[in-house]
Amino acid sequence: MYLKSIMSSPIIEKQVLSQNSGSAMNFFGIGDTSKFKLPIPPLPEQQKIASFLTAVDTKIQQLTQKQALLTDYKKGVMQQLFSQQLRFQDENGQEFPAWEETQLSQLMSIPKKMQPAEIDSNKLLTVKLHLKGVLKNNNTESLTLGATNYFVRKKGQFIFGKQNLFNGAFSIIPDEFDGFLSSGDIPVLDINPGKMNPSFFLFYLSRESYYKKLESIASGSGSKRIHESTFLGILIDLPSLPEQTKIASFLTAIDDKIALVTKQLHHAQQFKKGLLQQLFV
DNA sequence: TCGTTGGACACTTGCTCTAA
DNA sequence: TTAGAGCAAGTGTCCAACGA
Repeated sequence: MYLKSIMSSPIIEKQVLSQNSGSAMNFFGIGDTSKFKLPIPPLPEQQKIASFLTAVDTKIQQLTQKQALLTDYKKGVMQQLFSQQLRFQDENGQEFPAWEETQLSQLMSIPKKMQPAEIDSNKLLTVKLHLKGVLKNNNTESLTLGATNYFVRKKGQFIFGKQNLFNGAFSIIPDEFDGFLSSGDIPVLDINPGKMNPSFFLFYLSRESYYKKLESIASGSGSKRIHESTFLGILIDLPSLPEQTKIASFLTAIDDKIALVTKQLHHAQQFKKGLLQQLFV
């Protein structure tokens, strides 16, 4: 069946759509499709397909909204938590001790530099900007291995890009990257877990308004860098370890929820894509 | 010798312009 | 209107020179 036999110009089509919602017209999107020849299912089947796709679209819309709401919620809660407007209480309903201004050098240290016996190009790390974390570097073909010194990094270490720390290039090395390598421009620091919860520290630092300010401590006239020793001189407001743990658990739970909704949204989008392909092939 | 530094480089991403 | 080309800016290191 030629589309022009059931559709006219877009303007008329719109009128027909609004007047005859039960006609064959509401099955198609807007556009000049009169030159195409397509198989047209019977009207009841068109209605079933259209209503099913509308339901999928509604679900995608709901998940998108939910994702945005959760992201905004996390941002607001973080602002309140780290400005201490919002405080947790201990198991007995008592206030936690007051936060103390502490220098990072009391909580973290520069580890001994260990060079690998050989440089494995499949074990090089890269730290992405804007809180995208640490990843395996897959772009190593152009590297002249041996020209740059690499050092062995361990899981749980804080890793950052010296030149991009203030652009959100930092993370905690996950288990799967234990023993991987990075250059001196991507250094690591050991966190003393008896004094600071690594997840808490990552959340503390991951406020854009906070890490952007760190540009002021970068040195160098060409490429501005923040050295390990300079970074360790930073003062942070530190709660007690149990409160750090509570804050970290709470924010991690929100992150998990956001990740779940993002996954559901991706699945819904993929489902719709696959469905459209199968329906209209 | 080793750490720091300035600048170079390769690649990616995003924007603008142009031609079909 | 849209696809593709060209360009600029951003990104993530790399590398050689320099100084302690």
